[in-house]
Amino acid sequence: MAAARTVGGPCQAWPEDSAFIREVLDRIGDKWTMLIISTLGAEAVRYSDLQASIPGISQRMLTQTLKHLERDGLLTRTAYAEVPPRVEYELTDLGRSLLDAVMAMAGWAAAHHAEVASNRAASELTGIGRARVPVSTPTD
Amino acid sequence: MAAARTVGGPCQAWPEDSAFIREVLDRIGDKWTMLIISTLGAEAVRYSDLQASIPGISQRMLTQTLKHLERDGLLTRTAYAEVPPRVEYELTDLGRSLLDAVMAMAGWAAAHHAEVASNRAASELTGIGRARVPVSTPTD
DNA sequence: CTGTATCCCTGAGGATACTG
DNA sequence: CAGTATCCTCAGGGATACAG
Repeated sequence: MAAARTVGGPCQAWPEDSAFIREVLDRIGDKWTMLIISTLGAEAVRYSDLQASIPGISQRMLTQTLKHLERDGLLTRTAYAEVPPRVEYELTDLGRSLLDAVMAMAGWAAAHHAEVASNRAASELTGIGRARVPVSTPTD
Repeated sequence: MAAARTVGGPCQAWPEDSAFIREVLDRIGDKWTMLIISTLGAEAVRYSDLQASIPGISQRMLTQTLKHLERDGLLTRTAYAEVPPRVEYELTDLGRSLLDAVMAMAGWAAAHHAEVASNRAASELTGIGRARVPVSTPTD
């Protein structure tokens, strides 16, 4: 279902369904969700491995994002009452279904990130898409 | 090429390619990018129509996001020197390729948002995924 | 109509310290 | 090991006013 009605007729995107996009954005659009989902993949991964696999994530963010994902039924948390505490996280079927879309995103990124970078560099030269770069000294 | 490339046995995610995910996240993970891309669809849309189609977006954010997308070569900006100024934005091929992934995300959201909401509601009752919600039941 | 420039505020999220 | 609790920064982004 990846290839929706892309090109063809006057198929502008969904009119009012944009709320769905907003929802999924609020859910997976944060800094770490997609990363965690893709890192989880199909395996059960424990907390520390997760932390090690995602460089730069803080415990706070890892825990928080995991809780959000668990709350939404995208993954399950399994705590083993052992001497060295072990907790494993694993995607649910629902989570795995999202993994597909995430992988599509990641696939796009892997396939086109160079092109994007190239375009951006070219734009710098032509001065196309410069946002608000302070060209002159701001009013001091 | 949308699928993974370094997938060997199980479909655990990409080891070091997570940088790509971070990149695409930084690009489309902001509040409005996916919305603009999906709203653009396959048609050329003018600024005011874009603004009308995306409730809640400010001119600042619309302009800024459009510039970012233009800079990255995801869309083109065409200004018509007419009496009432008209500017149209249209996805490039690159942008349309991303549109596929965005639609996949949106499709997932449309298909599962109810399930997610249901899970979340259930978690509230079982007390599963409560992050730091100021719960008003201290006496448990 | 299509932006640009400012002010300002909220909250995502990093750093750090502590607990079971 | 697997979190929890606090503090604090910084930048995303809304509101508003102005300009071409």
